[in-house]
Amino acid sequence: MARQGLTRADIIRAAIDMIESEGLHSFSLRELAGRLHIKAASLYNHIQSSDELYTEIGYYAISELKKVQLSAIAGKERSEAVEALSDAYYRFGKERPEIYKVILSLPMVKNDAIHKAGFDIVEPIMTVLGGYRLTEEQKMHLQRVFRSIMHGFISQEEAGCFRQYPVDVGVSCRMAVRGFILLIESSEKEAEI
Amino acid sequence: MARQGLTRADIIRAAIDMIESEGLHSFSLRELAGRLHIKAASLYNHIQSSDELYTEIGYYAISELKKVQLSAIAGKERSEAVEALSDAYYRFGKERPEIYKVILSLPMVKNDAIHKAGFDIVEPIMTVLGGYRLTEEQKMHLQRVFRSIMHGFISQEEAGCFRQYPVDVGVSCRMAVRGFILLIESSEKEAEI
DNA sequence: AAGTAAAACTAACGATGTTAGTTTTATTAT
DNA sequence: ATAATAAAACTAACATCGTTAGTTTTACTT
Repeated sequence: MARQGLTRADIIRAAIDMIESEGLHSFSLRELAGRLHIKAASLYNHIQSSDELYTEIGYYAISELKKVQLSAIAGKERSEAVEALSDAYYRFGKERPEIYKVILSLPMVKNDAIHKAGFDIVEPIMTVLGGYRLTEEQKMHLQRVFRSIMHGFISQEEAGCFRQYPVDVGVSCRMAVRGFILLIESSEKEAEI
Repeated sequence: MARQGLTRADIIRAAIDMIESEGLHSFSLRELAGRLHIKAASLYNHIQSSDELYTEIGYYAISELKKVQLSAIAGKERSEAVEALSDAYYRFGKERPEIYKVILSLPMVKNDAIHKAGFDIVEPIMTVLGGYRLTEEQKMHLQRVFRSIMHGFISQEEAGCFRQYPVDVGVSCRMAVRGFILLIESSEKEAEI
């Protein structure tokens, strides 16, 4: 096979495309290699393991999620920002479910740069919470509450766990966000004391 | 190998034990067979596929989760019941993370008896919500909100997504439940109109 | 004691991630 | 222009995985 100057970035990009179009579940290094007209073993000239590849894709997914979140809250404040943020989050999960899944499969236990990615995940919601009069500790907790609600909705709807009743999941999610806003406002009052 | 009268239930039980002690990730039919002093191919005398086995384990997990939830809310009402329910849910996820994971991997798309399992998941929280003056539609939405919060907390903590800040996750979760109770009470007032 | 059906077996297939060792190619240095 | 080097591809193989086909053994029933 004639050398084609394949780069590490090309491989990651191709992997992302494959996962988005054909699903994380059915993704394999051999298929990826086939797509690039290469043998699977040749991939190891560019990556060290499949874990490393998934980690790289996870970084991409996190940065994409952060991007849509930041653009959603631009110029907005307080409850309006919270609603825009959750809308963007929910849409991301619905529109790019396979890429979203990679984020969770990220081995957070690991080392170094994963720390930065962790704060990329947190930054948008922490920015919004910065618009409220809250203590630092309140913000740390509330940020988790927000992410739990959003992730809970996305992953369970994707898994088919919300099929029992015929009511719209988007409506349920907006109701959850309303509850979250109530909680923020209630926390704000506590902080004032 | 002398026949040992191995039954389907024995196999499921052994699989559950293995998954709980050594993790869902490293589980395999060959190891399971080894544990039972059997060749992997012999498992197929009792089960049709690994999918079927996972489904069976999923049923078990759902029934266990339902059990601890029902016993937690026994004799309790309204906010006290909500808190007891979330406590039991959270503890289940923390104490039996591997079994909990199987629930989500359940292919809800599938047919028949999965429907019953779906309602087993929903029953405890719907019972608690029955103690509030809510419309049926409100209950359908609120049940999803509750499950999203709980699943969001359990799965993200398990995945290591909550390591950014050194505050206790249990506290964050109880705060989320407080927000959920605020939401129920606010919905109750809307329903009265 | 003979027959039957369940429960085990052996052997193999195709797919997966991965490693070791080899050849080719493009670029760089002489 | 030619020789050296390092990168990028290759082939071949390994262990593991779920799974199937066909065979033997065992225990119970008649």
